[in-house]
Amino acid sequence: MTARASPPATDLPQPGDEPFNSRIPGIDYGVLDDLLGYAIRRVQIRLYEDFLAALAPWQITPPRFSALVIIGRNPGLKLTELARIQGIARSGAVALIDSLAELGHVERRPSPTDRRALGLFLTPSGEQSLARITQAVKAHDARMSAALSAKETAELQRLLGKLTGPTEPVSAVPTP
Amino acid sequence: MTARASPPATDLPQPGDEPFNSRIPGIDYGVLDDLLGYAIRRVQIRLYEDFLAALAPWQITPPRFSALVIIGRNPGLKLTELARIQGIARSGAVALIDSLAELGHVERRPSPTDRRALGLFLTPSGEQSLARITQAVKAHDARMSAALSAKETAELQRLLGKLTGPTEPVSAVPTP
DNA sequence: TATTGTTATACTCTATAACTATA
DNA sequence: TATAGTTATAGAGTATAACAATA
Repeated sequence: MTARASPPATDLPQPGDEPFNSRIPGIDYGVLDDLLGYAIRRVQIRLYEDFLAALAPWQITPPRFSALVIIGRNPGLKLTELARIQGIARSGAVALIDSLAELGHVERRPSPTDRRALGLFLTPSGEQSLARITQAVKAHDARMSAALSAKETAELQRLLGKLTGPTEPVSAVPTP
Repeated sequence: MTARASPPATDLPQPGDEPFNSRIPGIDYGVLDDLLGYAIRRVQIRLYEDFLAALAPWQITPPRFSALVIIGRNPGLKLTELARIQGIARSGAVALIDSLAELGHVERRPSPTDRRALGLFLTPSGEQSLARITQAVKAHDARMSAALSAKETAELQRLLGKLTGPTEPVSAVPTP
């Protein structure tokens, strides 16, 4: 067998990769620069990348973290309820809970009132891990909004909150 | 073959489904309510859902729309450059351009200076379609921010813009 | 030796649909 | 007849890795 003289010609993203640049110099983004949706997407990509990097030691992804917090604050939650809260199918919630159970953070206990159902609970070690994980997530979140003053951060939260209120669905869709 | 007496017992999301409710009454979201990341995610889910519904007649998704706008404003762009701008692998860009070419919106032309490369261009009908598609996207975007005044929308754009500036990467990752 | 577009392949995430045991 | 959890399966979307043509 021959020793390889040079590293293989890999594709774009490398392990220790630089973060995604959502504003390449020299590129005209046109109307995208005016759309709220694209601004949100730019922020979301950056948040997601940093979250994964910061929480990698715990093997925690955003949906896993959300599930842990929600189970912790609403013990005994049914899997179907968790799926509805997270906006995913029940089959996806099963996989999510499976992964958190393998990590030792969550356990299923039979419901005392409904023999079909299971209640979801944090394990004792899951509670402890969640405390540390939450600290890491808070540090990540603070780092992401470091460019904003406390007042600006509060204002941003207020404006984003107004956007998630109930709105009318798409009424009349024009035909192409 | 027997006629089916009742509709099949389908799972959660139905065709004419109600939009995802990111704040279920009676559920304690704990620290999630304080995190910028979760606020962004709530908004992003709503934006994505409405975008898909509003643009379905054109079979346009967010990445397809971004690609159309960027190609339209930067004609002759190479596929590798588009991939870098969108933050996706080159293989993904090939599939993206394939779909836009099938829709008749984009064409590949050989580069006059580099016989390996292709320049990406909107077709004449692609230009016309993009004009109408852009109107639909703008209407969607305006509907999403209808709860905000013009002043608030501008402030939101300003604050989001500050969040996408360059930041230091994750420096020292704590061990679990 | 590196780059461009492409293809092959796999992995993740999501969904739909069916199954079982209960209600 | 409907619901809770599960499983099987398939479709997007993403990635890595290799390839031929060209630089």
